[in-house]
Amino acid sequence: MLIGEYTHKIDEKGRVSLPAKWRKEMGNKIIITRGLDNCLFVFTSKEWIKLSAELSSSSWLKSDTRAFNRRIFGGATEVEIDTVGRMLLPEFLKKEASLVDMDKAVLIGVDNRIEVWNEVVWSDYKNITDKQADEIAEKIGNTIR
Amino acid sequence: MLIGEYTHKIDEKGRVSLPAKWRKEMGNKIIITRGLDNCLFVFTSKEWIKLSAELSSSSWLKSDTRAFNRRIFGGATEVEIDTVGRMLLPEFLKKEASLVDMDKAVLIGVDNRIEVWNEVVWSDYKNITDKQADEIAEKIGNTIR
DNA sequence: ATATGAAGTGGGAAAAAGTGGGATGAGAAT
DNA sequence: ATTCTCATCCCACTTTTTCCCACTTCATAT
Repeated sequence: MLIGEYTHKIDEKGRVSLPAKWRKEMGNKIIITRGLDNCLFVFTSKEWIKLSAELSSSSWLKSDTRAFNRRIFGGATEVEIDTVGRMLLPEFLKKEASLVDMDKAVLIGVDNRIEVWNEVVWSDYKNITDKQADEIAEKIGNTIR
Repeated sequence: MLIGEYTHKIDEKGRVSLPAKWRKEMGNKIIITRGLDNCLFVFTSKEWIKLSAELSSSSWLKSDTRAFNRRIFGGATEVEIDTVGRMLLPEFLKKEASLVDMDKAVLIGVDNRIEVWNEVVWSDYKNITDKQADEIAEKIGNTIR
């Protein structure tokens, strides 16, 4: 399970260290794709296969699924982890997550995926959702335990 | 069951001693997460597994659950208890609970979890809720027993 | 009152994680 | 064919984290 929050450097070559704690779980080939809410999603090959199976089960006859699948599949890239545990963010994906010219990225472990965020976008997002956290917690509190 | 209130030092490395009375129950691997009301929650691995299972079954396509899962998973860390019974608070979690630059933390045992509070925030919280305790009891009394 | 032990605190050395940058080789352009 | 550019691989340095040992303080019992 991927959990935690880390702020790592994006070096001049676009490389970002994976937190050591996640390396074993991620293996040495990962899939990076466009995420939701202006971040990138990073999956293990295994999780990606599961996810893409779910997505491809929805009908391409619906324009919504077409758009969504184009986003996810079209944005996906397979990336190798180098010998010291870094992934290379492709330029076009950096654009998707407002990471161009940034020298830092925030990495969030969310269960079965890693999310990559622009530092400012992430802290804004947290501020907004923090205010809603109690409400959401109350809502969810009605359904779990 | 975890009960009681303790004030312990946060040393320069971010370490906090667990009260000896709780050590057996907590085991030597715990999960620390962002809690509610500006404190941290500390769970045993067992409790965490129950909690995270509930959450990971929710859909990543809904923005509410995305936000909540980011909060809980992203705000969580597995921490080992060292040989003398201390846990290490990660910097990013100290920020979440207003514990940066504090040299003390208040530890509260609440049934199945430990809560970690900033001293001042905790005493303010107590003051406010003390006054409301009667009303809150009435309200809760409507739903339990 | 003193001794004994457990709990809590402090800090140094070794190991691991994170970062920077150069060498090598493939492919493109001239 | 030669040169140039870019990406990949590899090595080295720096910082952070982890592990271990030692000291202090508090409580209990003799």
